[in-house]
Amino acid sequence: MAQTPRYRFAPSPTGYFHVGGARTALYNWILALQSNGVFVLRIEDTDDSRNNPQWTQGILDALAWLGIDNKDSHFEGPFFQSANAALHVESAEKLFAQGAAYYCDLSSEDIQKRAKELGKQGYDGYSRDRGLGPGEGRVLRFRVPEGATIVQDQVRGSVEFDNSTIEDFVLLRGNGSPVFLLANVVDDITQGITHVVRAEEHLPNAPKQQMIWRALGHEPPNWAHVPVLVNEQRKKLSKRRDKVAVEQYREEGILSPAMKNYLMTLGWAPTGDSEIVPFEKITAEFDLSSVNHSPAFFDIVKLHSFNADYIRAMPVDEFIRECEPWLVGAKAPWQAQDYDAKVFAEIAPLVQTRVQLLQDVPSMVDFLFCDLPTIDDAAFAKAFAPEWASATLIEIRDAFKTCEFTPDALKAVVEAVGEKHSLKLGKMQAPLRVAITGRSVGPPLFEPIAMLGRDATLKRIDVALAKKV
RNA sequence: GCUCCCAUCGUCUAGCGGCCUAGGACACCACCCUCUCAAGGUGGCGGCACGGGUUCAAAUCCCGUUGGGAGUGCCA
Repeated sequence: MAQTPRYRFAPSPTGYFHVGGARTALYNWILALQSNGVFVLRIEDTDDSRNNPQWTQGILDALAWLGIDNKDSHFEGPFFQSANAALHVESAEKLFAQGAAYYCDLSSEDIQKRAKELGKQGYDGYSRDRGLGPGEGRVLRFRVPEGATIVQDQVRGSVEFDNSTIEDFVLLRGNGSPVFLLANVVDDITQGITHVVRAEEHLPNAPKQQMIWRALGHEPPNWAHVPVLVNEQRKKLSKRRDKVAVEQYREEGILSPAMKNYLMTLGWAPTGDSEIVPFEKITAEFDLSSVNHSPAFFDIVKLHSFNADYIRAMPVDEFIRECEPWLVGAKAPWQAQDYDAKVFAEIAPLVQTRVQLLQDVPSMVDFLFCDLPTIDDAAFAKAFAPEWASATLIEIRDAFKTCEFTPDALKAVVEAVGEKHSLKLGKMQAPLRVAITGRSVGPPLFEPIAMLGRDATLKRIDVALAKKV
Protein backbone atom coordinates (compact mmCIF):
# COMPACT_ATOMS: atom_id res chain seq x y z
CA MET A 1 0.00 0.00 0.00
CA ALA A 2 1.28 3.43 -0.89
CA GLN A 3 2.27 5.66 1.96
CA THR A 4 0.22 8.68 2.91
CA PRO A 5 1.41 11.71 0.95
CA ARG A 6 2.90 14.33 3.22
CA TYR A 7 3.10 17.88 1.93
CA ARG A 8 4.58 20.74 3.82
CA PHE A 9 4.58 24.49 3.92
CA ALA A 10 7.67 25.96 5.53
CA PRO A 11 7.58 29.76 5.88
CA SER A 12 10.05 31.75 7.90
CA PRO A 13 8.57 34.27 10.32
CA THR A 14 10.38 37.33 9.06
CA GLY A 15 7.53 39.65 8.21
CA TYR A 16 3.95 39.91 7.12
CA PHE A 17 2.49 36.90 5.42
CA HIS A 18 3.16 37.14 1.70
CA VAL A 19 0.45 36.51 -0.91
CA GLY A 20 2.94 34.33 -2.76
CA GLY A 21 3.31 32.26 0.38
CA ALA A 22 -0.45 32.10 0.64
CA ARG A 23 -0.66 30.65 -2.84
CA THR A 24 2.04 28.08 -2.13
CA ALA A 25 0.24 27.14 1.08
CA LEU A 26 -3.02 26.79 -0.84
CA TYR A 27 -1.37 24.53 -3.40
CA ASN A 28 0.00 22.29 -0.69
CA TRP A 29 -3.26 22.32 1.18
CA ILE A 30 -5.33 21.37 -1.84
CA LEU A 31 -2.90 18.64 -2.79
CA ALA A 32 -3.06 17.23 0.72
CA LEU A 33 -6.86 17.31 0.69
CA GLN A 34 -7.01 15.68 -2.73
CA SER A 35 -4.80 12.80 -1.75
CA ASN A 36 -6.18 12.50 1.75
CA GLY A 37 -2.64 13.28 2.79
CA VAL A 38 -1.15 15.60 5.34
CA PHE A 39 -0.28 19.28 5.28
CA VAL A 40 2.63 19.89 7.61
CA LEU A 41 3.23 23.44 8.76
CA ARG A 42 6.80 24.07 9.76
CA ILE A 43 7.96 27.45 10.93
CA GLU A 44 11.57 27.91 9.85
CA ASP A 45 12.68 30.15 12.67
CA THR A 46 16.43 29.68 12.54
CA ASP A 47 17.44 33.19 11.60
CA ASP A 48 17.44 34.81 15.02
CA SER A 49 18.22 38.24 13.69
CA ARG A 50 15.04 38.44 11.66
CA ASN A 51 12.66 36.22 13.56
CA ASN A 52 9.91 37.50 15.73
CA PRO A 53 7.13 35.56 17.47
CA GLN A 54 4.58 38.09 16.25
CA TRP A 55 5.21 37.00 12.68
CA THR A 56 4.66 33.38 13.63
CA GLN A 57 1.26 34.26 14.99
CA GLY A 58 0.63 36.27 11.85
CA ILE A 59 1.30 33.21 9.70
CA LEU A 60 -1.02 31.10 11.82
CA ASP A 61 -3.78 33.70 11.67
CA ALA A 62 -3.45 34.24 7.95
CA LEU A 63 -3.51 30.53 7.21
CA ALA A 64 -6.53 30.07 9.42
CA TRP A 65 -8.21 32.90 7.56
CA LEU A 66 -7.62 30.93 4.37
CA GLY A 67 -9.17 27.90 5.98
CA ILE A 68 -5.91 26.13 6.69
CA ASP A 69 -5.67 25.18 10.34
CA ASN A 70 -5.81 22.36 12.82
CA LYS A 71 -9.60 22.29 12.77
CA ASP A 72 -9.07 20.04 9.79
CA SER A 73 -7.53 16.64 10.36
CA HIS A 74 -5.28 17.02 7.32
CA PHE A 75 -3.35 19.71 9.14
CA GLU A 76 -0.29 18.91 11.19
CA GLY A 77 1.79 21.35 13.18
CA PRO A 78 3.02 23.91 13.61
CA PHE A 79 6.48 22.53 14.10
CA PHE A 80 9.38 24.79 14.78
CA GLN A 81 12.66 24.29 13.04
CA SER A 82 14.58 25.69 15.97
CA ALA A 83 13.39 22.77 18.08
CA ASN A 84 15.32 20.43 15.82
CA ALA A 85 18.67 22.19 15.95
CA ALA A 86 20.46 19.29 17.64
CA LEU A 87 19.36 16.89 14.93
CA HIS A 88 20.55 19.23 12.20
CA VAL A 89 24.02 19.33 13.69
CA GLU A 90 23.99 15.59 14.25
CA SER A 91 23.17 15.01 10.59
CA ALA A 92 25.94 17.33 9.56
CA GLU A 93 28.39 15.42 11.70
CA LYS A 94 27.21 12.20 10.15
CA LEU A 95 27.88 13.64 6.72
CA PHE A 96 31.36 14.63 7.87
CA ALA A 97 31.99 11.20 9.36
CA GLN A 98 31.12 9.46 6.12
CA GLY A 99 33.26 11.80 4.09
CA ALA A 100 30.40 13.55 2.34
CA ALA A 101 31.39 16.81 3.91
CA TYR A 102 34.58 18.50 5.06
CA TYR A 103 35.65 21.45 7.15
CA CYS A 104 37.09 24.60 5.70
CA ASP A 105 38.72 27.53 7.45
CA LEU A 106 38.59 30.07 4.64
CA SER A 107 36.80 33.31 5.34
CA SER A 108 34.53 34.95 2.79
CA GLU A 109 37.34 37.38 2.04
CA ASP A 110 39.79 34.54 1.48
CA ILE A 111 37.38 32.90 -0.93
CA GLN A 112 36.85 36.08 -2.87
CA LYS A 113 40.56 36.62 -3.05
CA ARG A 114 41.21 33.12 -4.36
CA ALA A 115 38.40 33.41 -6.86
CA LYS A 116 39.86 36.62 -8.18
CA GLU A 117 43.33 35.10 -8.53
CA LEU A 118 41.91 32.07 -10.32
CA GLY A 119 39.67 34.23 -12.44
CA LYS A 120 36.69 32.15 -11.40
CA GLN A 121 33.64 32.67 -9.33
CA GLY A 122 32.76 31.24 -5.94
CA TYR A 123 34.42 28.67 -3.77
CA ASP A 124 36.93 26.42 -5.52
CA GLY A 125 37.04 23.46 -3.12
CA TYR A 126 40.30 24.54 -1.59
CA SER A 127 39.88 22.56 1.64
CA ARG A 128 38.48 19.39 0.10
CA ASP A 129 41.53 17.29 0.87
CA ARG A 130 43.17 19.21 3.66
CA GLY A 131 41.76 16.87 6.27
CA LEU A 132 40.61 19.62 8.61
CA GLY A 133 38.55 18.76 11.65
CA PRO A 134 35.90 20.87 13.28
CA GLY A 135 36.99 24.05 14.96
CA GLU A 136 36.01 27.56 15.84
CA GLY A 137 35.31 29.58 12.72
CA ARG A 138 35.42 26.56 10.42
CA VAL A 139 32.46 25.86 8.19
CA LEU A 140 31.36 22.41 7.12
CA ARG A 141 30.98 22.10 3.39
CA PHE A 142 29.23 19.47 1.34
CA ARG A 143 31.53 17.56 -1.00
CA VAL A 144 29.65 17.85 -4.29
CA PRO A 145 30.38 14.69 -6.31
CA GLU A 146 31.21 14.52 -10.00
CA GLY A 147 28.50 13.97 -12.53
CA ALA A 148 25.09 15.45 -12.88
CA THR A 149 22.01 15.76 -10.73
CA ILE A 150 18.61 15.36 -12.27
CA VAL A 151 15.67 16.86 -10.46
CA GLN A 152 12.34 15.33 -11.39
CA ASP A 153 9.91 18.18 -11.08
CA GLN A 154 6.17 17.75 -11.26
CA VAL A 155 5.62 21.02 -13.01
CA ARG A 156 8.82 21.34 -15.00
CA GLY A 157 9.70 17.80 -15.91
CA SER A 158 13.27 16.70 -15.45
CA VAL A 159 15.84 19.40 -14.93
CA GLU A 160 19.49 18.52 -15.20
CA PHE A 161 22.29 20.27 -13.36
CA ASP A 162 25.92 19.61 -14.08
CA ASN A 163 27.50 19.11 -10.66
CA SER A 164 30.57 21.01 -11.75
CA THR A 165 28.45 24.14 -11.71
CA ILE A 166 27.51 23.58 -8.09
CA GLU A 167 30.14 24.65 -5.59
CA ASP A 168 30.77 22.88 -2.31
CA PHE A 169 28.10 24.64 -0.34
CA VAL A 170 28.06 25.33 3.37
CA LEU A 171 26.18 23.03 5.74
CA LEU A 172 27.33 24.38 9.10
CA ARG A 173 28.36 27.95 9.73
CA GLY A 174 31.58 28.97 11.44
CA ASN A 175 29.64 29.18 14.69
CA GLY A 176 28.39 25.65 14.26
CA SER A 177 24.80 26.50 13.35
CA PRO A 178 23.12 24.75 10.40
CA VAL A 179 22.06 26.65 7.29
CA PHE A 180 18.68 26.50 5.57
CA LEU A 181 19.73 24.00 2.94
CA LEU A 182 20.57 21.40 5.57
CA ALA A 183 17.98 22.13 8.23
CA ASN A 184 15.25 22.13 5.64
CA VAL A 185 16.21 18.69 4.34
CA VAL A 186 16.75 17.15 7.76
CA ASP A 187 13.33 18.37 8.86
CA ASP A 188 11.71 17.08 5.70
CA ILE A 189 13.29 13.69 6.28
CA THR A 190 12.38 13.65 9.95
CA GLN A 191 8.82 14.66 9.24
CA GLY A 192 8.45 12.10 6.52
CA ILE A 193 7.78 14.63 3.81
CA THR A 194 7.06 13.02 0.44
CA HIS A 195 6.19 16.09 -1.64
CA VAL A 196 7.96 19.43 -1.71
CA VAL A 197 5.87 22.05 -3.47
CA ARG A 198 7.42 25.50 -3.29
CA ALA A 199 8.21 28.60 -5.31
CA GLU A 200 10.44 28.48 -8.35
CA GLU A 201 13.11 30.56 -6.66
CA HIS A 202 14.07 27.35 -4.85
CA LEU A 203 14.71 25.39 -8.01
CA PRO A 204 18.47 26.04 -7.85
CA ASN A 205 18.42 24.63 -4.30
CA ALA A 206 16.78 21.41 -5.38
CA PRO A 207 19.87 19.63 -6.75
CA LYS A 208 21.84 20.54 -3.64
CA GLN A 209 19.11 19.35 -1.35
CA GLN A 210 18.61 16.23 -3.37
CA MET A 211 22.29 15.40 -2.85
CA ILE A 212 21.86 15.87 0.88
CA TRP A 213 18.81 13.59 0.90
CA ARG A 214 20.79 10.86 -0.82
CA ALA A 215 23.90 11.36 1.27
CA LEU A 216 21.75 10.99 4.35
CA GLY A 217 20.47 7.72 2.97
CA HIS A 218 17.01 8.71 1.77
CA GLU A 219 15.25 8.93 -1.54
CA PRO A 220 14.45 12.54 -2.35
CA PRO A 221 10.82 13.70 -2.33
CA ASN A 222 8.66 14.57 -5.30
CA TRP A 223 9.60 18.09 -6.22
CA ALA A 224 7.39 20.77 -7.68
CA HIS A 225 8.55 24.31 -8.27
CA VAL A 226 5.76 26.69 -9.09
CA PRO A 227 6.27 30.01 -10.87
CA VAL A 228 6.67 33.11 -8.76
CA LEU A 229 4.22 35.98 -8.52
CA VAL A 230 5.44 39.22 -10.03
CA ASN A 231 4.59 42.91 -9.99
CA GLU A 232 3.86 45.15 -12.98
CA GLN A 233 7.58 45.39 -13.63
CA ARG A 234 7.60 41.60 -13.90
CA LYS A 235 9.86 41.34 -10.88
CA LYS A 236 9.28 38.90 -8.09
CA LEU A 237 6.87 40.35 -5.55
CA SER A 238 8.92 41.79 -2.75
CA LYS A 239 7.95 42.77 0.75
CA ARG A 240 9.84 46.01 0.49
CA ARG A 241 8.49 47.23 -2.80
CA ASP A 242 5.10 45.69 -3.30
CA LYS A 243 1.88 45.36 -1.42
CA VAL A 244 2.08 41.70 -0.53
CA ALA A 245 0.75 41.33 3.00
CA VAL A 246 -2.26 39.04 3.21
CA GLU A 247 -3.13 40.77 6.47
CA GLN A 248 -3.38 44.08 4.67
CA TYR A 249 -5.79 42.80 2.05
CA ARG A 250 -7.85 41.30 4.81
CA GLU A 251 -7.90 44.64 6.64
CA GLU A 252 -9.18 46.33 3.52
CA GLY A 253 -12.06 43.97 3.30
CA ILE A 254 -11.00 41.36 0.82
CA LEU A 255 -13.03 38.24 1.52
CA SER A 256 -11.19 35.01 2.18
CA PRO A 257 -12.97 33.01 -0.54
CA ALA A 258 -12.28 35.78 -3.05
CA MET A 259 -8.60 35.80 -2.16
CA LYS A 260 -8.37 32.03 -2.37
CA ASN A 261 -10.19 31.90 -5.67
CA TYR A 262 -8.10 34.68 -7.18
CA LEU A 263 -4.81 33.24 -5.98
CA MET A 264 -5.70 29.91 -7.53
CA THR A 265 -6.24 31.48 -10.96
CA LEU A 266 -2.64 32.61 -11.02
CA GLY A 267 -0.75 29.96 -12.91
CA TRP A 268 -3.73 27.70 -13.20
CA ALA A 269 -7.37 27.79 -14.25
CA PRO A 270 -10.45 25.73 -13.47
CA THR A 271 -12.32 24.15 -16.36
CA GLY A 272 -15.19 26.03 -17.93
CA ASP A 273 -15.76 29.63 -18.85
CA SER A 274 -15.93 31.05 -15.36
CA GLU A 275 -12.93 31.79 -13.20
CA ILE A 276 -15.12 32.43 -10.19
CA VAL A 277 -15.73 28.96 -8.86
CA PRO A 278 -16.36 27.31 -5.51
CA PHE A 279 -13.30 26.13 -3.65
CA GLU A 280 -14.64 22.59 -3.89
CA LYS A 281 -14.36 22.72 -7.67
CA ILE A 282 -10.81 23.96 -7.38
CA THR A 283 -9.97 21.24 -4.92
CA ALA A 284 -11.44 18.67 -7.24
CA GLU A 285 -9.72 19.89 -10.38
CA PHE A 286 -6.37 21.28 -9.36
CA ASP A 287 -3.43 19.45 -10.82
CA LEU A 288 0.26 20.30 -10.56
CA SER A 289 1.06 19.11 -14.04
CA SER A 290 -1.27 21.72 -15.48
CA VAL A 291 0.29 24.59 -13.58
CA ASN A 292 1.76 27.23 -15.86
CA HIS A 293 5.49 27.55 -16.25
CA SER A 294 5.77 31.31 -16.36
CA PRO A 295 5.45 33.96 -13.67
CA ALA A 296 2.05 35.53 -13.08
CA PHE A 297 1.30 39.17 -12.42
CA PHE A 298 -0.55 39.73 -9.15
CA ASP A 299 -3.28 42.04 -10.42
CA ILE A 300 -4.96 43.91 -7.60
CA VAL A 301 -7.61 45.30 -9.93
CA LYS A 302 -8.71 41.81 -10.82
CA LEU A 303 -8.57 40.74 -7.19
CA HIS A 304 -10.94 43.60 -6.42
CA SER A 305 -13.23 42.52 -9.18
CA PHE A 306 -13.32 38.99 -7.77
CA ASN A 307 -14.02 40.43 -4.35
CA ALA A 308 -16.89 42.57 -5.60
CA ASP A 309 -18.31 39.49 -7.20
CA TYR A 310 -18.13 37.55 -3.96
CA ILE A 311 -19.65 40.43 -2.03
CA ARG A 312 -22.61 40.58 -4.39
CA ALA A 313 -23.11 36.85 -4.20
CA MET A 314 -23.56 36.91 -0.43
CA PRO A 315 -26.99 36.80 1.18
CA VAL A 316 -27.73 40.25 2.61
CA ASP A 317 -27.58 39.19 6.22
CA GLU A 318 -24.21 37.66 5.65
CA PHE A 319 -23.05 40.84 3.96
CA ILE A 320 -24.22 42.81 6.97
CA ARG A 321 -22.35 40.48 9.28
CA GLU A 322 -19.16 40.76 7.24
CA CYS A 323 -19.40 44.55 7.29
CA GLU A 324 -19.60 44.74 11.04
CA PRO A 325 -15.87 45.20 11.72
CA TRP A 326 -15.96 48.34 9.62
CA LEU A 327 -19.16 49.68 11.17
CA VAL A 328 -18.60 49.31 14.87
CA GLY A 329 -15.46 49.79 16.87
CA ALA A 330 -12.23 51.55 16.12
CA LYS A 331 -12.48 51.44 12.35
CA ALA A 332 -15.88 53.15 12.19
CA PRO A 333 -15.70 56.80 11.11
CA TRP A 334 -18.60 57.85 13.32
CA GLN A 335 -19.38 58.00 17.03
CA ALA A 336 -20.65 54.69 18.34
CA GLN A 337 -23.87 56.25 19.64
CA ASP A 338 -24.70 57.68 16.22
CA TYR A 339 -24.58 54.35 14.48
CA ASP A 340 -27.85 52.50 14.01
CA ALA A 341 -27.59 48.88 12.94
CA LYS A 342 -31.25 48.86 11.87
CA VAL A 343 -30.72 51.73 9.49
CA PHE A 344 -27.67 50.05 8.03
CA ALA A 345 -29.58 46.82 7.57
CA GLU A 346 -32.16 48.73 5.56
CA ILE A 347 -29.68 50.32 3.22
CA ALA A 348 -27.30 47.34 3.04
CA PRO A 349 -28.82 45.83 -0.12
CA LEU A 350 -28.26 49.13 -1.88
CA VAL A 351 -24.58 49.32 -0.98
CA GLN A 352 -23.85 45.67 -1.62
CA THR A 353 -23.67 46.07 -5.38
CA ARG A 354 -21.60 49.20 -5.06
CA VAL A 355 -18.49 48.16 -3.15
CA GLN A 356 -15.41 46.25 -4.10
CA LEU A 357 -13.86 46.29 -0.66
CA LEU A 358 -15.66 46.04 2.65
CA GLN A 359 -13.69 49.06 3.79
CA ASP A 360 -15.55 51.10 1.15
CA VAL A 361 -18.82 50.60 2.99
CA PRO A 362 -18.63 53.29 5.71
CA SER A 363 -18.01 56.13 3.31
CA MET A 364 -21.11 55.10 1.41
CA VAL A 365 -23.44 55.26 4.39
CA ASP A 366 -21.76 57.67 6.78
CA PHE A 367 -24.20 60.47 5.94
CA LEU A 368 -26.86 58.47 7.73
CA PHE A 369 -24.97 58.39 10.98
CA CYS A 370 -24.06 62.00 11.61
CA ASP A 371 -25.85 65.23 12.27
CA LEU A 372 -24.72 66.86 9.05
CA PRO A 373 -22.80 65.29 6.17
CA THR A 374 -19.34 66.43 5.24
CA ILE A 375 -19.88 68.22 1.98
CA ASP A 376 -17.42 67.56 -0.79
CA ASP A 377 -16.50 70.94 -2.24
CA ALA A 378 -16.04 69.78 -5.80
CA ALA A 379 -19.33 67.90 -5.77
CA PHE A 380 -21.08 70.92 -4.25
CA ALA A 381 -19.65 73.34 -6.77
CA LYS A 382 -20.71 71.19 -9.66
CA ALA A 383 -24.18 70.39 -8.39
CA PHE A 384 -25.00 74.00 -7.58
CA ALA A 385 -23.47 75.49 -10.69
CA PRO A 386 -26.68 75.48 -12.81
CA GLU A 387 -28.77 78.60 -12.28
CA TRP A 388 -31.85 76.46 -11.52
CA ALA A 389 -30.13 74.54 -8.74
CA SER A 390 -31.01 76.64 -5.70
CA ALA A 391 -34.46 77.58 -6.91
CA THR A 392 -35.52 74.01 -7.52
CA LEU A 393 -34.00 72.86 -4.27
CA ILE A 394 -36.10 75.45 -2.45
CA GLU A 395 -39.21 74.18 -4.17
CA ILE A 396 -38.30 70.63 -3.26
CA ARG A 397 -37.71 71.64 0.33
CA ASP A 398 -41.06 73.34 0.59
CA ALA A 399 -42.84 70.34 -0.85
CA PHE A 400 -40.93 68.04 1.50
CA LYS A 401 -42.40 69.95 4.40
CA THR A 402 -45.80 68.50 3.82
CA CYS A 403 -45.52 65.48 1.54
CA GLU A 404 -45.72 61.89 2.59
CA PHE A 405 -42.27 60.75 3.65
CA THR A 406 -41.85 57.57 1.66
CA PRO A 407 -39.33 56.92 -1.11
CA ASP A 408 -42.00 56.91 -3.79
CA ALA A 409 -43.69 60.08 -2.60
CA LEU A 410 -40.38 61.89 -2.26
CA LYS A 411 -39.38 60.85 -5.72
CA ALA A 412 -42.71 62.06 -7.07
CA VAL A 413 -42.14 65.44 -5.48
CA VAL A 414 -38.75 65.87 -7.08
CA GLU A 415 -40.08 64.69 -10.41
CA ALA A 416 -42.93 67.18 -10.27
CA VAL A 417 -40.54 70.04 -9.62
CA GLY A 418 -38.40 68.79 -12.46
CA GLU A 419 -41.32 68.66 -14.82
CA LYS A 420 -42.18 72.25 -14.00
CA HIS A 421 -38.68 73.30 -14.97
CA SER A 422 -38.36 70.79 -17.81
CA LEU A 423 -35.54 69.00 -16.07
CA LYS A 424 -34.90 65.30 -15.96
CA LEU A 425 -34.77 63.58 -12.61
CA GLY A 426 -31.16 62.67 -13.23
CA LYS A 427 -30.20 66.31 -13.23
CA MET A 428 -32.69 67.47 -10.66
CA GLN A 429 -31.47 65.21 -7.93
CA ALA A 430 -27.86 66.40 -8.02
CA PRO A 431 -28.14 69.38 -5.63
CA LEU A 432 -30.49 67.39 -3.40
CA ARG A 433 -28.04 64.50 -3.29
CA VAL A 434 -25.15 66.74 -2.34
CA ALA A 435 -27.25 68.43 0.32
CA ILE A 436 -28.27 65.11 1.85
CA THR A 437 -25.18 62.96 1.40
CA GLY A 438 -22.40 65.46 0.79
CA ARG A 439 -21.42 63.65 -2.39
CA SER A 440 -22.46 63.43 -6.01
CA VAL A 441 -22.47 59.66 -6.12
CA GLY A 442 -23.88 57.04 -3.83
CA PRO A 443 -26.77 54.69 -3.27
CA PRO A 444 -30.27 55.55 -4.52
CA LEU A 445 -31.38 58.76 -2.88
CA PHE A 446 -34.97 58.47 -1.80
CA GLU A 447 -34.70 55.47 0.45
CA PRO A 448 -32.04 57.15 2.61
CA ILE A 449 -34.04 60.38 2.74
CA ALA A 450 -37.04 58.49 4.02
CA MET A 451 -34.84 56.84 6.64
CA LEU A 452 -33.42 60.17 7.69
CA GLY A 453 -36.86 61.62 8.27
CA ARG A 454 -38.38 64.99 7.61
CA ASP A 455 -36.59 67.13 10.17
CA ALA A 456 -33.10 65.98 9.38
CA THR A 457 -33.76 66.24 5.67
CA LEU A 458 -35.05 69.78 5.81
CA LYS A 459 -32.17 70.81 8.01
CA ARG A 460 -29.64 69.46 5.55
CA ILE A 461 -31.27 71.21 2.62
CA ASP A 462 -31.28 74.49 4.52
CA VAL A 463 -27.65 74.12 5.46
CA ALA A 464 -26.71 73.43 1.84
CA LEU A 465 -28.75 76.37 0.66
CA ALA A 466 -27.07 78.63 3.21
CA LYS A 467 -23.68 77.44 2.10
CA LYS A 468 -24.63 78.49 -1.41
CA VAL A 469 -24.96 82.12 -0.38
C1' G B 1 29.60 36.67 -16.14
C1' C B 2 27.83 31.68 -14.91
C1' U B 3 23.64 28.05 -13.90
C1' C B 4 18.63 27.11 -14.43
C1' C B 5 13.65 28.44 -15.86
C1' C B 6 10.17 30.77 -19.14
C1' A B 7 7.54 32.96 -23.77
C1' U B 8 -0.97 32.88 -26.42
C1' C B 9 -4.94 39.69 -26.25
C1' G B 10 -2.46 45.36 -21.69
C1' U B 11 -3.22 41.43 -17.56
C1' C B 12 -4.74 36.21 -15.76
C1' U B 13 -5.65 32.12 -18.64
C1' A B 14 -8.13 27.88 -22.34
C1' G B 15 -5.52 25.32 -26.00
C1' C B 16 -1.47 19.25 -25.41
C1' G B 17 -0.92 18.25 -34.29
C1' G B 18 -6.64 18.93 -37.69
C1' C B 19 -12.66 20.96 -33.59
C1' C B 20 -8.62 27.84 -33.90
C1' U B 21 -11.12 32.83 -39.32
C1' A B 22 -7.44 31.09 -31.19
C1' G B 23 -12.23 30.59 -26.41
C1' G B 24 -13.14 32.86 -21.41
C1' A B 25 -12.11 36.46 -17.40
C1' C B 26 -10.19 41.42 -15.61
C1' A B 27 -9.34 46.21 -17.64
C1' C B 28 -10.92 49.53 -21.57
C1' C B 29 -14.73 51.56 -25.24
C1' A B 30 -19.92 51.92 -27.10
C1' C B 31 -25.04 51.08 -26.58
C1' C B 32 -29.36 49.44 -23.56
C1' C B 33 -31.47 49.78 -18.64
C1' U B 34 -31.51 53.73 -15.00
C1' C B 35 -32.88 59.17 -9.72
C1' U B 36 -26.52 59.70 -9.39
C1' C B 37 -23.05 55.72 -8.91
C1' A B 38 -23.04 50.72 -9.30
C1' A B 39 -25.09 46.09 -10.77
C1' G B 40 -27.19 43.67 -15.10
C1' G B 41 -27.70 43.04 -20.61
C1' U B 42 -25.67 43.54 -25.70
C1' G B 43 -21.69 44.57 -28.79
C1' G B 44 -16.56 46.12 -29.64
C1' C B 45 -11.12 46.68 -29.21
C1' G B 46 -7.12 43.37 -28.62
C1' G B 47 -2.82 38.02 -28.80
C1' C B 48 0.01 32.73 -30.66
C1' A B 49 7.83 37.23 -29.80
C1' C B 50 10.90 36.25 -34.38
C1' G B 51 13.41 32.86 -37.90
C1' G B 52 14.16 28.09 -39.55
C1' G B 53 12.70 23.08 -39.74
C1' U B 54 9.38 18.26 -39.10
C1' U B 55 4.35 17.15 -41.10
C1' C B 56 -0.77 16.45 -45.87
C1' A B 57 -1.64 19.80 -41.54
C1' A B 58 1.74 23.64 -35.99
C1' A B 59 -0.34 28.31 -31.19
C1' U B 60 0.57 23.12 -30.30
C1' C B 61 6.73 19.01 -31.92
C1' C B 62 12.36 20.20 -32.83
C1' C B 63 16.46 23.84 -33.41
C1' G B 64 18.12 28.75 -33.23
C1' U B 65 17.51 34.07 -32.25
C1' U B 66 15.53 37.70 -29.33
C1' G B 67 13.26 39.06 -24.97
C1' G B 68 11.96 38.25 -19.81
C1' G B 69 12.66 35.91 -14.95
C1' A B 70 15.02 33.29 -10.83
C1' G B 71 19.43 31.83 -8.47
C1' U B 72 24.43 32.71 -7.89
C1' G B 73 25.14 34.27 0.91
C1' C B 74 28.51 31.35 6.80
C1' C B 75 19.39 34.61 4.42
C1' A B 76 15.43 31.49 4.15
